[in-house]
Amino acid sequence: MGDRNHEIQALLRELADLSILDDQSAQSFRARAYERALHAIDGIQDDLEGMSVATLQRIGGIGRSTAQKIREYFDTGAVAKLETLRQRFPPSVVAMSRIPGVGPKTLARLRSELGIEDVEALRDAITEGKLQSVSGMGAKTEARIASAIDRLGLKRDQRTPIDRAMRLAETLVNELLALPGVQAAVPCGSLRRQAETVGDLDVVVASTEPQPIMAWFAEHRFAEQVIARGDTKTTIITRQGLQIDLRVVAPAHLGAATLYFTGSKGHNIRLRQLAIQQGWSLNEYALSDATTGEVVAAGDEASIYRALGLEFVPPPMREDTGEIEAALAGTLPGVVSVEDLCGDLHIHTDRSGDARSSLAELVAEAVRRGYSYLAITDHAEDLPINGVSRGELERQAEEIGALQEANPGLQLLRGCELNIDPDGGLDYDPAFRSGLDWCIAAVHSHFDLSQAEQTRRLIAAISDPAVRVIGHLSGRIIGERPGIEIDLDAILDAMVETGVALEINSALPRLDAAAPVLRRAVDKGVVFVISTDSHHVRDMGRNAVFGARQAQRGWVPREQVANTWPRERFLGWLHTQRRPSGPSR
DNA sequence: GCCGTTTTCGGCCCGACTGTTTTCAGTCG
Repeated sequence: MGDRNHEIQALLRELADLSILDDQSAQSFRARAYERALHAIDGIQDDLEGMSVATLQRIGGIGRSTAQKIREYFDTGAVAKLETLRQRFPPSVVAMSRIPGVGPKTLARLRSELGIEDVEALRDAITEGKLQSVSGMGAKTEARIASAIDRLGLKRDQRTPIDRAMRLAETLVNELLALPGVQAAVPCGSLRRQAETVGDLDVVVASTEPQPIMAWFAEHRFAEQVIARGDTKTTIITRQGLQIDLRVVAPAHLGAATLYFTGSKGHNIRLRQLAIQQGWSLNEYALSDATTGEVVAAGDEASIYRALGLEFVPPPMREDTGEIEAALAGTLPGVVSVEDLCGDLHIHTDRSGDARSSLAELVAEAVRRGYSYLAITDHAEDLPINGVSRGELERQAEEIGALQEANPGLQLLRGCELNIDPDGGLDYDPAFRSGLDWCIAAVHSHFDLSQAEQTRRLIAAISDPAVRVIGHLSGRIIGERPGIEIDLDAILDAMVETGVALEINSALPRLDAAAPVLRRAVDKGVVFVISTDSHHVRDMGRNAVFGARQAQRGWVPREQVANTWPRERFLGWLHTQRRPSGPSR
């Protein structure tokens, strides 16, 4: 997608936000129309800049008015409507609107009745007790806003990387499941959709006795502050500033509740619109008849999708990026589930300096999981501290041989994770690495080269005949390190040409390649592998789940994932992988 | 602002929690 399309999306985002303030309603239909248009552009590959008003209008969700604004922006560099809104809502006022508890109506009254135009003035007015003079605003409201302003100073609006949020959610869910009367506890929201970062945590609990659970949660050690405390819903904020919503529903409503709280918001709205077309209504309790109230479906998500005439949509795909249309048409890709995985192709033994489990433990876990193949891929020698020498790999080969004899049902592959140096060079020497069964090549250093240099470097690695797969393509660490800049199409084309696979790295700090990259790679016909990059035996099972979800998020068809193939097919592919077209040099 | 096997006008997803309100508006997700 052209960079200028992103400019239009930013412009529509601002139009939507300011329209909410202007219309004094979060339900502003104008704002929602801008948001829909913004979303529609996600699916557009071509540059909007070259499109006429008429062409733009053919995009669903973009009408005459928005089409003209887009054209106006490209032709004049500005949009008059937006400039007017910016005049009316200068940055200091927009900042005030971001205070939790200050909605569009409160904002308007603060301005019109007290003349407050920025956060500082609001703070002063609270100190002087002026807010209570506004009708409808009392002491509690004043205190709430004061507390919210204090929290703003702590940068509470930062999103939490999925790795940290998931650990927190797992802890909480385990504790909840141990409580009496809790029949299920499901982390929902963007965490369940496996977004890279989450704004807050939504946990749904099935129980007929909500009161003790609410009381337990409000007193939880994670609760730095209790924001809301109701009969079935309690909201806390942790010391790190993460908001957690806990919602208790009756077990019979669990499906509707998890569907509702998993979102995304856009996906839910589409589902409810489909429900209305049937004369039904969908809420967090049930899909039911709008007039009689008779329940159509409620207990599990699958039955609700079925009733609405849709294929089941896995949570990671629920982003309103075409999945509703595909599910209606029955053309969703047959995606991977964790049970489909027949092997793991990226694991580290304790020979790697940063890993902890022995080869024997990892092999035993692979057997326990029923895998048909397993690649042993320690770090190669050029990686400082963590890398493994040629001699160590040779000693490991003997151990692998012995374990192979003892476990004939599991095909062991001798491999390693090669480092791609800035010029595209790789560890060891060509003959040695070509003697291995399975070489991953991945970037572990020099993250700040230019796009051209990174692209050249990767394509050089892809062209090496020993390389079977590119590991964690971007090298990103979510929330810590951005990925490298690459010419994605050029790299994917090289992978298709050589038969080199693209790894879906399942470790939560990475989730690499990212979902949009995967969708692009699917279209190109790239072969994928889902790998756990385990550094401890317990990662093998845990990460595999995340890897399958990441593949779902990227709409990757099962058929295109090599490690869903049974042993004979996989090994056959391995033998011919680099032969049809061969390396390009 | 968008849209149309009911519609070119009149709709546009749904409910919990809070506070101040004596019956509901505002905010949030």
